[in-house]
Amino acid sequence: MKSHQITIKDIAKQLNLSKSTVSRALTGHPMVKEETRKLVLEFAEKSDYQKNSFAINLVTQKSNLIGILVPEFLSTYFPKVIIGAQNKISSEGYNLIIAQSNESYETEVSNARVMMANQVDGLLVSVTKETRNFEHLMAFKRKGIPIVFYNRVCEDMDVPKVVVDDYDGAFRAVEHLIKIGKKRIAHLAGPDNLSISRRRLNGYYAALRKYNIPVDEELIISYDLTMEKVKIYINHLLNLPKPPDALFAINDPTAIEAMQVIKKRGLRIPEDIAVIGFSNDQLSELIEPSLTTIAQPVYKIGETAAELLLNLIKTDISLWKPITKTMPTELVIRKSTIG
Amino acid sequence: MKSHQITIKDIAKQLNLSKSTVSRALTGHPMVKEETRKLVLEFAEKSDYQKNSFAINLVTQKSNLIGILVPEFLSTYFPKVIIGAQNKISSEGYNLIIAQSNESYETEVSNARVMMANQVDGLLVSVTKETRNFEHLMAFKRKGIPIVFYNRVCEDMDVPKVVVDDYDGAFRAVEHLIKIGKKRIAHLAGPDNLSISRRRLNGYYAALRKYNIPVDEELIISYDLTMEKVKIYINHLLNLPKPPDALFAINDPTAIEAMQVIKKRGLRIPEDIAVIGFSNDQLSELIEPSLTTIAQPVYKIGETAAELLLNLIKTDISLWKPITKTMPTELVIRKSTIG
DNA sequence: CCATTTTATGGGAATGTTCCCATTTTAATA
DNA sequence: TATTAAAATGGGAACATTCCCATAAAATGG
Repeated sequence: MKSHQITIKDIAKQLNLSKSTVSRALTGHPMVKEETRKLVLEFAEKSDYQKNSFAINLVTQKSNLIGILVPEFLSTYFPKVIIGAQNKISSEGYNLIIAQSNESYETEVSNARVMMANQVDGLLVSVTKETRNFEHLMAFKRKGIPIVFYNRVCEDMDVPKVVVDDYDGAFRAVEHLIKIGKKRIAHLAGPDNLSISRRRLNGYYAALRKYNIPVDEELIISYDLTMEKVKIYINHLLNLPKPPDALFAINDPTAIEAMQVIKKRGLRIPEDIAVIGFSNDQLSELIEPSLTTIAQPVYKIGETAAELLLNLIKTDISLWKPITKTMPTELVIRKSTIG
Repeated sequence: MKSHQITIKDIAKQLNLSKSTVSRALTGHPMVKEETRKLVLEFAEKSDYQKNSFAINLVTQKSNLIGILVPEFLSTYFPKVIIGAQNKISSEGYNLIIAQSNESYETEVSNARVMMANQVDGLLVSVTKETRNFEHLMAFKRKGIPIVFYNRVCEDMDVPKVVVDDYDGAFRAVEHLIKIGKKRIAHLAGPDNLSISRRRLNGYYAALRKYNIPVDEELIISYDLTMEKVKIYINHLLNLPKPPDALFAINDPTAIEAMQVIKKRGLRIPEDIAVIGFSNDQLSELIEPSLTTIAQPVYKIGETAAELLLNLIKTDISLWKPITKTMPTELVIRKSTIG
């Protein structure tokens, strides 16, 4: 179906050289006469020679491909991580293959297989909210293919991780709510198999403790991050005999969805109930009122994860160290807490 | 660095078979005794055999990889297209590699090279807003690698394309504005190297013509889709002696940005100026007031493009037909036009 | 029970590179 | 000028698979 591609052998024949020499010229090996190199390079250019990566991969046992597993695509979060990672990676001559699992564990497993089959040289992973079993990822480590987790990590695996300081971010979010005079602060938390949920919840507890505000478990709801549920839980909270006067949501989409419900009930934000999110999605400054949130250095996370991975790729497996990089967060105050 | 992978040869030796037979058993060739097949499959499973795609690719001259070039990642549009394409493609055993160019022509060219180097079996393309030269894409066609354009297409290339009915969508958008009583309808248009800009502009003209509204060229501004410019142009429009009473924006981000400016000037939407966008981004129903817009079947676009591409891959090059699929749009009426 | 067909297996070329180990050419040194 | 070192090139194995052709084994038919 495809037309014949010109090969190193063809060039060699034409120029009366051996394929070894041509290969050397093409790959920039020092042991080639300048004259010969020029000849080969010119001919390659002229004849539109394209290296056959299949053959190169086969002999070098490398794909120059790095895989990235993302749980979803529709918030701006993961695309930004990808851009960050891509920048780092491409500057080192690697390419990125992206697979998104749409928050489905099964799809994630299948995507991991695809990455394995394509023999990626390394893998960046953020798991789905459903993922509780990590066998499909351990397989990579066993095979000597390095993995780096970012954002949603598996704490039990001994591999490098890039996370933000969720605990601290949550702490400062809640502290901010307390400082503006709120007393009954609800928390719409994430599923507790995700470590970010747990860390953010702990930050919430810590802030309450520091300011001597009693914890009311009634105000803490863990949910599975599906938007349909938010409405139910927020209504539940607002229907309590003593409803909350503030809400700290696990992430921005949750906060935004919550705000829709709150507004529909005719409550004022932030006077009746202040709202704070997490991540600083693009949306958060466009909605009305704009959303106070905890910003993360999202591009930087992608870059850092990629950097760690590239290091592993270059390092012998016996020297791999499971470093965890924790990135700082920033409180971005907007109208949803300060009217 | 990596531990030794078990190969077909290893299996053959262990089971006292030839590699031909093992290969046949593994690939499901009919000419293998059931007993032998079972033996091989079991052994492969047990020994955690992984096929070496490099070798397979080399001999079959196929990568099973499909590339997709996207100009950006941060609106929900392209991620949705990708999801649509991925669904179609993976169901046929292909994998997707994604490259985003951040609206940079140079990056697009470089990404195209990467795709070529990775020997994708086909390419889905939506060009950047800067792209005027298509040489980097023609190269694929010359090599016999099929291309399908989606959304932002090159009209001069004889390859299949998937577009939406921009003309019709724009027509209905403007018609809607006219029907709610607007007379001075501005159009913030896209750069005229993009055919979607031209088609949408033509739809705008046609609607005005149909309802006998004189065209005022002062109200039509083409711009390069960088958000910083929107502010300038909207302010310019609003400062006109006879300012517009409605705005049809080339896309939702533009419309949303425009609305920020309009609101800041204390004008009411839609009473003083109605606004309509294009694409039905997720944002458009979350902002205040919610944005009337033209919805596109985005997932479907990705699916359709992928389907066309898969067909080309299976078809001899001599039979390739440059079909253009035009998808319908839908007017979604929200608060920014009907208060 | 032998000839013939069908079914199952083996051998080996081919895919396009890289890279090691010769070998040849050129340059440097005595 | 002969000797040695350095630089440049060539030959061929190796990478893991597929697939064609040949051969062997089993089944079928008269």
